[in-house]
Amino acid sequence: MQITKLNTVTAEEIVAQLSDAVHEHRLKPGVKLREDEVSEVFGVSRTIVRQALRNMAFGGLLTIEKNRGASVSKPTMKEAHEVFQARALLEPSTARAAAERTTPADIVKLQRHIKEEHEALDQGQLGLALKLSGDFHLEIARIADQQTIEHFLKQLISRSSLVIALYWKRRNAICENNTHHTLVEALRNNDGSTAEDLMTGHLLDIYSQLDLREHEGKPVSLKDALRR
Amino acid sequence: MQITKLNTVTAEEIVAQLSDAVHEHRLKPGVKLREDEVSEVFGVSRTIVRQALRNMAFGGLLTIEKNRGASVSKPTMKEAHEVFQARALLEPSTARAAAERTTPADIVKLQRHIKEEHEALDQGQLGLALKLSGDFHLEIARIADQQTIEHFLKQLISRSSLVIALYWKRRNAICENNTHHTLVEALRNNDGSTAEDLMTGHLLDIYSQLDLREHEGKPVSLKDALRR
DNA sequence: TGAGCACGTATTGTATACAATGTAAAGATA
DNA sequence: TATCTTTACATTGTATACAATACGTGCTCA
Repeated sequence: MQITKLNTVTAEEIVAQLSDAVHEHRLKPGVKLREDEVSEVFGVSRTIVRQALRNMAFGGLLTIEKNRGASVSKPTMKEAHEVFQARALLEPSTARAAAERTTPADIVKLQRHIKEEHEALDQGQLGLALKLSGDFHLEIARIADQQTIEHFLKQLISRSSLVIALYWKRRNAICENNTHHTLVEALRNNDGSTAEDLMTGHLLDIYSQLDLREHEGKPVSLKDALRR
Repeated sequence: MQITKLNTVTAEEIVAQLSDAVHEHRLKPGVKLREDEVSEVFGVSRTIVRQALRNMAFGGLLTIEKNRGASVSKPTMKEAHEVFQARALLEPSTARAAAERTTPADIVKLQRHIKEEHEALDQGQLGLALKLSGDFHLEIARIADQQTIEHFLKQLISRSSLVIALYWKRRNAICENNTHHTLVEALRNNDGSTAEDLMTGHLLDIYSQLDLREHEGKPVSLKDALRR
């Protein structure tokens, strides 16, 4: 007789699944997440759901307003700038450090990552490709053996995904990109200096593909807009 | 008739008070925080306390072990290194950015900070001085108008406080230090380059005062220790 | 005496009930 | 008709009850 394992879903699993959904743009910025809706989907009480939502809010992926619940964050342009400025400070040095510690096993892992990313792109799964691209960056922090920075980077990459969802210029354009590949080559050669430069350029590349010009602010009120 | 305001303590207030206590070394690394103990102190239910503790755990100040509760984190030496490496990446550039935006009002605020810090030192309140010193660094991130980096820095400075509690070399030595003062001068002159250099040196200074040499690991068991 | 076990207590984990708040629709008034 | 108010409902906030787990104490048995 087989004992059916009562699969109690943990808060962490909910965080993981919801985070993936946001990363892959299945959940778009602004979408509301009601507690009992989520609790019904995962089959746990609101207690657990609330834990999960609050954890995600801490990382910036969700925004919780008192008495009004949680929704996927909508970073402002200022936040978008800040996210990429922070990444520009953290990631190049991390890539350098990673290069000095990269093992052949790491290379295999990274190349598998790139392969999956290309496959996702070929199949038109832009969201999945985007998520895998983020994971690639995280993998480098892991190779660098910098858990603290990895923790921050996880949050920054999450928020980058939101920024891209909101401000990406050419939504439907195929964004084939070889930078990840050349980056892996630098890592394979334990060439920290090149890895650092490539990462700097890569981040600038992404950044430049965002539409972060100041729009004119929405009119404060209809009355003001029609005045004169 | 005066209406007594029912002062419902929020999770945020608990976080603030407990965080301060940790920063000032009134709560030392390893100290256990039982939920009903905390809930009794603050007069709220465990629900709120749990929120607070989990938030603090996310920032690294507390460590929560499943079914075993929360305690003040005890960063390992590796984590200690990582914290200061991350600060070395973030803070110098932030100081430079701050210098380019510093206003006279900011200078007043920073100098008041330094004054309070010295007063605390004079009165032997080492813990308070340490907390104020951390706030000084945060203030610079605020001046730089970098909320994202400020958010990370808040966590890093928290953890620095734990690192100092564990690995500070000269516990009883008076650590009078003029760096903060010269840093303010650079900010006043909007001299970003100098501010950046001073911050780099300042962080190295603190770092060098930590005892982060590898100790010999504690024996795994008494039996192993006595073997042979 | 000391190792291992059993049991009672202390503490955390989870679900649920109820309170507080926000939201939207229907009705009242000018 | 447009605006304001009222009211019912939907949703989140908090406390509490109960379940699960860990911990310490005293016991048994070699």
